[in-house]
This record gives sequence, structure tokens and C-alpha cells, in this order.
Amino acid sequence: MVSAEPDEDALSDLPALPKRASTAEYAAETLRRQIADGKLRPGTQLREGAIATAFSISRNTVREAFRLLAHKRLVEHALHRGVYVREVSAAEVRELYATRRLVQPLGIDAALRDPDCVAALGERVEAGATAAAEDDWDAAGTANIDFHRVMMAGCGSDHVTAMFEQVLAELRLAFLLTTDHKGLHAPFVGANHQLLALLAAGDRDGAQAGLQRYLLDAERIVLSLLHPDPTA
Amino acid sequence: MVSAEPDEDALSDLPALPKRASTAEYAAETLRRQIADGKLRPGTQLREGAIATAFSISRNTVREAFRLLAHKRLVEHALHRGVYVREVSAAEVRELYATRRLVQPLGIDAALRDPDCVAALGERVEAGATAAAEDDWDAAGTANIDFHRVMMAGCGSDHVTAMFEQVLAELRLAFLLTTDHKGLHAPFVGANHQLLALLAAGDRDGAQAGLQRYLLDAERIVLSLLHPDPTA
DNA sequence: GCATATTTGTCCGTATGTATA
DNA sequence: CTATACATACGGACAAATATG
Repeated sequence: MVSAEPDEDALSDLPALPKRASTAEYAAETLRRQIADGKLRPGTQLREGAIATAFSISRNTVREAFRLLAHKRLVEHALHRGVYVREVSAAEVRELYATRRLVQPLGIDAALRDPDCVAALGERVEAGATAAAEDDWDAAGTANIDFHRVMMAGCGSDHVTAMFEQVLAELRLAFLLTTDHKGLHAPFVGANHQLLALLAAGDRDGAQAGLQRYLLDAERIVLSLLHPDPTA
Repeated sequence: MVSAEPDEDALSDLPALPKRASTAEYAAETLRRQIADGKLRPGTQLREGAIATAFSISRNTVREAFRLLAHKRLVEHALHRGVYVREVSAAEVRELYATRRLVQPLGIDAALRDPDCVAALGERVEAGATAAAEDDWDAAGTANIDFHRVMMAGCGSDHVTAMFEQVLAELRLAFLLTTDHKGLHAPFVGANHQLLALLAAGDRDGAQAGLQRYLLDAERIVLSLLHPDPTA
């Protein structure tokens, strides 16, 4: 590449990837973080030329990075019209929660079979509580997402894990559309705590019912924040 | 592009995609078919230069096509060493069936809630039986895969459907490694018929048990054909 | 509706880095 | 170890599609 150190600004927080990556992967990762951090808002167009000059890489390489991001469904590619940070609609949010209600019961069953998994979940609940106590709602949101990620990883299926990561990534994209981070994440802290207690007690039916209630509530909250109540 | 009609040579066998696609998508689709048809065997290296000249497109475009195929996990990308048609190992086959045993119960439940789905499944069973009667084991294999695809689509979750498509595509890649198409697909015809009967009768427990037995049998068969019995 | 500017899609030539015979 | 083949990446060019005035 032309400039050997493209990492002085936005990349300084990268923990020095041990795994070797191509320039395109590097650029894609940088963009991914900027999207996840809300620096690139949903709907923003990413222009090849601008990014190429900003990152000091060629347009071809930028295009490869775009393909990688499109694969993760973080951006949308419109032929001859460019790529845009994806905007998740209310209908898509409903689909995402429908999918969660469908597959997360598998995670509950997996957790019930594995005490280590329950212990790992306990750490996430604690992290969420700590973050909430410090009014750090971004951290609380991350802890919440991790809670469910860990639970699903317990299923032991790479394909299912990857799919669920996808679902969570898209949901995070939806979260970016609101600024009320406390209203968004605060309710989850207690809910996860309750769910954990049911899992620790080995109460399968209770945990399954609790999960469904949780997901229905979460969907309602997210939709209400996205779509500030049109009837009021 | 330079030449306005990119469709006269290597692409002539494509049934004229109605949806507009970029040259890269077009090339990716052509390669995907050649892999699915067994013309490009697992393990084959796909060289940028060779494909670029063969398809009369630039290496840049070929690279974009490779990204698309890598996304579908049809090819593997090794940095600085090129892309290869993926070889599915025995361990991966076991993982694929473990995933199927995990998620397909959701498909059974969905089918039990939807008579239309059961009807659609009936068509696939018939198609499989017809193909078997005509000794067309490739068609029988396709019908079998479609049977399970339709069942999972009944869940109504795009994410789950996409994940399952992925699983089936990788399994198909494994099937390419054997030439005994009859031995591979013949056992499934009857099994699907039985499963359908249980679904039509509304016997949930029977169908779930039947599914698990089916998947364990299928895994055994596939592994034995891939890995021609080392003890014999 | 038209003319123009911008941006994407694609190609080419070339240089450098990497893996392997 | 050198040589070679290939992937990676760059930059410039132009056509085609789209956006803009």
C-alpha cells in the first residue's frame, strides 16, 4: 500500500489484529466500527472516491471493502447508485424479534444443559448492572447483547451462532436510530437478571416463558423509541 | 464497461436473468453453477487471470466475483494464495448434521401449524418418488433437499431460512465428493415419505423422533460414502 | 425535458509482496 | 536460495448510469 500507516486517527483503538488481513479487510473493519459507533449514521452514503482519498487507498480496494460490508448487511449496495449505511425499518425490527422468539428457546435449552454457560451469563448480567449503576448505557447495551450472544453460542452450532450474530448486528443498527440510550437499555438489565435466576434454578418452563415475555417487551420498547408514538 | 454486450460467449447458457446484475454478480453466478454442476470440483484453484481471460472480464471484476462466492462459502480465500473450491471435511459434515438436528425441529413445528406447508412437502415427496422410479438420482437429491428447504421456510424467518440454505449448500458441496448418487439419495425417498405421513397425521412426537432418526441415518450414510470404509 | 456534472462500473498497465517449486 | 508464478494493490482512463441545475 502507499502509506504504510493508515491508523493514526480512527484506528488507534484497534488492539493490533494478530491475524493478518488485507487492506480491504482493514478498511472494512474501520468502517464497520465507525458505523457501530454511530459516526456513520444509517442512511449515509459512502462514496468510493471520498473514502479512497480519506484512507489513502485505491477505489478498487474500497470497492472490495464495500463487498465485505454488504456481506455483513451493514451497508446496502444499489447498482450505479452507491452504497449506503443500512436503515432498519420497523417491519424489519419486527422480523428480527420474530426470529429471536423462534430460535432463542434453543439457547435456553442449551444453557440449561451447561452450568458453565450459566456462569458466563452471570458475568454479563453483572457487567450490565455495573454499567447501569454508572449510567453508562452504551456499556449496558453491549452487556445485554453479549448476554444473549453467549446464550446462543451455547448451542454449539457455528451456523446458528453466525446467524444470531447477524440478527444482533442488524438490531444494533436499529438501536442507532434512537438517542434515548437509557430508555432503550435500562429495562433489559433487570430482565436479564430474572432470566438468569430462572436458568440457575433449572426452571425450564419458567425460563422459556420469561424469554418470550422479554422479547415481546423488548420489541415493543424498540419500536416505540424508533417510531415515536404517532397516536399521542 | 468497454464492450456493451457481455453476454455472447461464456454466458450464453444463462437463462437471461431478469433482474439486473453487475458483471461481477453475473460471473459469480456462472461460477456458482459450474461448482454446483460438478464442473469445478472441490479443491480446484480458481485463478484470477485464467478466469478473467476465459470470461473476457478484468481481474478486478473477477476479484469482486470471488468475494461474492466466498460470502456464500462456496470458495475459500487464502491470503496471497488464491481462492479454492471448498472441500467439506468429515468433521464439517458432522457439524452440518448437528446443526440440522438442532434447528429442523422448528421446521417440524411450523409444518404442523400450516396445512399448506404439508401440501407443499407432499409435492416434493412425489417428485422424489418419480425421479427415483426413473433412476434419476440427481433429481431425487434435489427433491430431497427441496423437501427440507420448504419445511424450514415454513418457519417464516428470513434469517433462519438463509442460514438453512447455507447449510444445504455446504452439504451439497459434500455430496459432490462421491459418485454413488443412488446410494446417497435413494434412502431419503422413503424416509421423507414416512416423515410426511407423520406430519399429515399431526403426530408431533412421532415426527420429531422420525426427524432425529432420519438425520442420524443420513449423517451415517454421507460419512460412509465420503470416507469409504477404512476398516474394510 | 435537456444539458451538465458527478459517481459508479469496468478495464488496463504496472509495481510490489508473498508463497512455493 | 533463487526463480517464478501469482495475488495484492495502485492509478489512470473511459463508458454508462445517475443526480443536478
